[in-house]
This record gives sequence, C-alpha cells and structure tokens, in this order.
Amino acid sequence: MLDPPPLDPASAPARPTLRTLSERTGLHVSTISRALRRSAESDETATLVHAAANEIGYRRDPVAASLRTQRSHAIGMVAHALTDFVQAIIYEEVDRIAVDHGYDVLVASTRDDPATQRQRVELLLSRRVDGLIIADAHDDGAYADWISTLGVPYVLVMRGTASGTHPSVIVDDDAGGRLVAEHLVAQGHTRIALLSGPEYSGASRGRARGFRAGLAAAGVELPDEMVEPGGLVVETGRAGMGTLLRRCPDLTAVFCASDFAAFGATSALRAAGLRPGLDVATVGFNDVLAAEALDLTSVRAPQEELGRLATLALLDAIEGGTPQSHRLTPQLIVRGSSATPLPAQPHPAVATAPAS
Amino acid sequence: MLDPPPLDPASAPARPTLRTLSERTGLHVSTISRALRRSAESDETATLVHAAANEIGYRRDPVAASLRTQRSHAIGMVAHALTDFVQAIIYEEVDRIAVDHGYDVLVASTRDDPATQRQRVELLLSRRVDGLIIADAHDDGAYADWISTLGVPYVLVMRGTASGTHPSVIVDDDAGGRLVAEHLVAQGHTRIALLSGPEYSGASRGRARGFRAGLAAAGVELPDEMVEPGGLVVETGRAGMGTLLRRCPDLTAVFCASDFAAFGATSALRAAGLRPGLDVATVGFNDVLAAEALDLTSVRAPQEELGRLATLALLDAIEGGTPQSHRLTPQLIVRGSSATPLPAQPHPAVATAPAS
DNA sequence: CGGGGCCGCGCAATCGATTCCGTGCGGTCG
DNA sequence: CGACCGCACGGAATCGATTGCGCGGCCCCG
Repeated sequence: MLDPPPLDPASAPARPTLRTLSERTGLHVSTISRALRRSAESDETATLVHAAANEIGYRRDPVAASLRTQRSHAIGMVAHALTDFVQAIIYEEVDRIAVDHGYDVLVASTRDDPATQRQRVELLLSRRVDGLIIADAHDDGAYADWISTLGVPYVLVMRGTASGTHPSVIVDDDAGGRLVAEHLVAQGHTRIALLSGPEYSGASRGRARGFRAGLAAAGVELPDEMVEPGGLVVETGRAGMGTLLRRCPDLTAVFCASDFAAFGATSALRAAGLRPGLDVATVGFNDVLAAEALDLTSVRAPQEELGRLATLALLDAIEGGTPQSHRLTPQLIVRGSSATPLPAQPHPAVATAPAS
Repeated sequence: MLDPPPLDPASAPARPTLRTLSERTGLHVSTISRALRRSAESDETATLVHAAANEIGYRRDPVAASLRTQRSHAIGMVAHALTDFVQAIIYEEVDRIAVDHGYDVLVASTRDDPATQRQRVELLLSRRVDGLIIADAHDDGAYADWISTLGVPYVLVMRGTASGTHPSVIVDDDAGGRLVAEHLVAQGHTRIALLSGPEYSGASRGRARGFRAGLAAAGVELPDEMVEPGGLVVETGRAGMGTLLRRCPDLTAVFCASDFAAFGATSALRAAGLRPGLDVATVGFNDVLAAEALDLTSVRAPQEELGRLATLALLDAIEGGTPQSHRLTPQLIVRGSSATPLPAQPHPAVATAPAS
C-alpha cells in the first residue's frame, strides 16, 4: 500500500497550534492552554489569549488532546442499520443533542451480527469515545453485559434486554402490542395473525407479548399457525405474509411488529389479489412517516424523545452521574388499513371463491 | 463542568501499548512498530512480534498514530440527513467498503444548511479524516469549491454541481426525468404536473430538466402553474400536492422528484377524495423499498453502486490516484400508481366541476 | 581474504495538548 | 514589619506511535 503524496503546503497552510500562539503572544504554551480553558472575560491574560486565538483562527486539535487526556469529547452510537428509519431518527437526534453539548458522535452499524457488534464497539473505543449509545442490543443480554464490563458509560436505546438490568431508554412495547390487540378485536376480528419481529430484539418480543396478552384478555385465540416471523424490512415482511396467506387463507387481520414488515405484507396482500385494509386489516408499529401515506394504522413511539433522553442520560453519566432509565408510552394511530369493521361474513378466500 | 471519575482500574486493565510489547519481547518499540507493519511471515522477528501481540491482545492506538502521521485511516461522509433512505443506503455501503479496506467512517449530517456544512466538515477535518465523501453538495458549487481548496481528497456522490468540475459519482437524473415524461405521455396523459425537488440539489434539478425536455419532445406543455416545489420529505410533498390540486384540479398525472414527496402526494390525493393511480397517476424517483409496497411507479437508481464507486474512487485518491467520476443510468419501474392508461374523458375534477 | 553495500536494529525526536511541580510575586494577617 | 498563603506563570514530562539517523552485522563480489 503506497503512502499518499504529501498535501500541497500552499493549499493547506500549517494549522495554528499552541506553539504558534505562544510565539505570537510571548506566553508559554502551558499558560495558553490554561487561559483558553477559562472564559475570555475572567482574566486579562485570558482576554489576550482568546483574542489572539480568534485572530489567527486557532482550533484545538482533538486528536492531540485525546492522546493526553484519554478522552475525546465524542460519543459512540451503535445501530443495527441506519437504513432503518427509526434508527436514523434516533441517530439524528443523538447527533443534534450531543453537538449542542460540545460532543461529536461517531456511528457504527452492525447488521445485528454479534461479531460485527463487538468489532465495531472496539473500534469506537479505540477512538476513545467517552460513552456509548447502543441501539442494537439483543434480548439475551450477552452483548449488553459485555458492554457493561468495558468501563465506559453507556445507555441502551430502543431495545432493552430481558433482564432489564441495564440503563435504557425504551418504549413500552408490551403496552403498544396490547393496544393493537384491543383495537382489532373491537373491529370484530377473531382470525388475527401475527407477523413477528426477530427474537433477538427485545422490542419485537415485547410487542408480540403485549399483543398475545391483549388477545388472551379478550378471549381470542392465536394458534401457532397464525404466527410467522416477519423480520424488520420490506422483503422479509412480504415473504412472511405470503406464508401466512398460504397457511391461513381465512385470516382477516394481521399485526406486523414493524412498519416495514407491514409494507411488505401490504405488497404480498395485493399480489394475492386482496385489498389491504378492506379484505385484511393491517397494523404496523413505529408510525414511520411513510405509514401515513400508505394509510397504515400503526403504533406511534416518540422516537426523537428516545434519542434525546438517551443522549442526556449518557452525557449525565459521562459527567459522573448515574444514568436514568425511561420507558415511554406509545399511542395507537388508527388509519384506513384497519378502519373498516369486519363485515358479517368473512372475505372470500384467496383465489378459490368468487368475489361476492 | 465536572470531570468524570477515573475509570475503575480493575474493570478496565491497562491497554497494552508498544511499550508493553517491548518489555515482553526485549525488543525496542521502534523495532516492534516496524515489525507489526510487515506481514507475520516475512521475517523471524515479525513472527515473534505478531505472536506476542496476539497473545496479549495488542491493538494499535489510532489516536496516537494519527497525531504522529497526521492521517487517521478514517474517511468522512457528509450527508444532508440519514433519515433520507437514499443517504442511509449510501452510508451503509460506504461503511462496508471502507471497513473492508481498513478504514473507518465518520458521518455528519447537515440538514442542507450551509453553515452546518462548513462546521461539520471542519469537525471531520479536525479528526484528521483522510478524505471526504460529500452527499449533500449544492448545485451552485460554492460548497464543493470550498471543499476542493482544503487539500483533502474528496468525491461528490448522489448530487453533483452545475459546473460538473468536481470528481463525482452520480445518477443520470436527466435521463431518469425523460423516462418518466415518455412513460406518462405514452399512457395518454397531457395534463401532467411536476412536484419538483429543492433548487439547490443538482439531482432534483436534473430530474426536472430531463422531465421538461421529455415533455417538450412529445409536444406536451408544462405551464408554470403545474409546477410546485415538493421538497424531499413526506410532509413537503403533501403540502405541494395540496397546492397543485387547488390550482389545477384537472391534472391527471404528477411526477414527484423524490419518492418521499410522492408518498406525501399520495396522502394528499387520498385526502382530496381522489384515488392515487386511478384518478391521478403518480410517479416517484429513487425506488426506495417502500415504493413497491405503495405500488408506486418510480425511477430506480443503483444506490449501493453509488456508494461503492464513490468509496473506491476516494480510496484511490487517498492512495495518490486521480478519482474517477461516474454517471450511472437509471431505470423506470412501472407499477400500479401509473399503470392505468388515461380513459377517454378526464376524471371528475375535485369538488368543483361535474363529471363531463 | 578484504571491502562495499544492504538491512534490521536501537536511539531519540516528533506530533499537539495537558498537567504536575516549583518559583516568584503580591496581598493579607498577626 | 515579617511571615505566610494563594495564584499565575514557566519548565518539563507525558500520552503512544512513527520515523530519520547512525551503527553494526551479514552477505556478496572482486
């Protein structure tokens, strides 16, 4: 591997350093370093030094400072994928809040692969991040437990662990799942399928658990053949819905543990000649922006709030505090995809009976 | 601001450094530094040093190395928003390719705000990134021109500039716009509206330009009142479509310069009592995954390819090469939202004129 | 068998900022 | 009036890795 050519010295004039300021003011570098940490008004020297710094456009070198202090004024965020709209929203909010507080954010994405998770966390640590925001925790807790041994402040966001022992900012997914069950039952549905999320996601498990609890409370059965994994993305949702339709052609409603899976399910329904929202009620989870355009009923979780609270908790922990956990309450947004109550008789089964 | 308490030394044992290895092997740190750069097999010393390094789990400190070498083995990517699905896809691909080549990726998001753009680029530079991938260039070129003076290799991706003088990996947006025009005209539409993207985005401008050219070639007029800005997100698309419908109730088709704007337009159509795809043909741009679920006709751009080529070009430039530009060809994906040819008579206008 | 050249090693300087330590000054209190 | 306290400053070490320089050993060739 060749080294790159040296940068053109004319186009990139030497960045000013403390030494530059020292020569310019006649003060020692250490004096200048200290003066810059004080506010400009606190002191005559401070005023002088700040003025000189502004004049020549001095910016302290975070790399050098990191080396000495073992801190970076940066926080790391680990996501499973930034193409997941919810993770992206959380990232944007984390970034906004962190920058407001003088911190940078380094992101890494892991595709939920355990080996990648460890590798990317180590990479963030080697960049000396002062704390971690983990948005891709797995329910079994192995990953989060490992994080907790690293000696770095951290907060889980969006997904907790089964043990519930880690500082985390999450949504009450159980409550969300229950809302959906109650809504569909109230619409007259009894043959309701579940397109579940991945088992390693505590959020997905919670949604399914709450949903089952809600159905059970209403006396509606959820036989195993009406449950199918639907993943987190459009493609897996479509595949899962296809399987469900083949196995249970008489279903009248489906709850998808993620909006993206619901998008895929919608596509599968249409491909099967069924009208989403009329023949099969569809409900998603997260209420991403496209959900409204699709007229999809969904459970709204305050995602910006997740990012905001997690960041504030982490910054607090970095300053020496104890991070506070939160569990936010979701809200059901009913739209066309589930607004039509079930008619007296069930819809015609797929490609077998003629339209009535 | 309080300093955080020192990390618990028991839970975080001192990270091994070159010194640790030096004491362990009896070799000088400089010898070890060099030996680690050779492959383990090349040399007896190299073998020994690599073995010792693996044994104690040595990881070189990129912060210290950066300070000395003024390089970081990291590249910076600037996006306008990672909540934009296309930007997120590009980021994921950049990350994948870069990590494969031993580079980290630092991201920043700017909301297309010029002041934020400069600030975030400077921040990336202060972290000593070896090169920049710019996904939020503005058409006027001021930003890109500034980037080019920084003495750091860079590549524009997704959005170029009007001047076309910067290394860039983009889609042939003009061609995409033309495809849409030809398709809608072939379906019998003559009252076609344009929901345009932001003027500062070269990609949006190209799509609109190609679209106008295609209409003109077919002899179809596009009066000014049938053009409205639609932004890049669902909300702005909905607002723009609402305005269009009020101004031109007799339109039969609309081209949205972004899928998200198209989602918003769909929602506005539905709110106006019109059936998207039947009463008003709708076409988007980018073919994001949700487009298929919405049954939305769209122009597919090879987004992963954009990220891949941009990263390879940048890495090449970092190694001293001259980055190669690319312009990729898009493809029209026809779906239900524009598959119904225009019937003989136009659809009934919105709540104003009776059906003719 | 001797000389020259190549290569790997150790030494020490370096990147830029922070921080511990000692000194000298000015002010205060006994 | 003298001793003491506090404070700002300069000096120097430090974080961990890289790299120019010089030395010594080994190999090859004459």
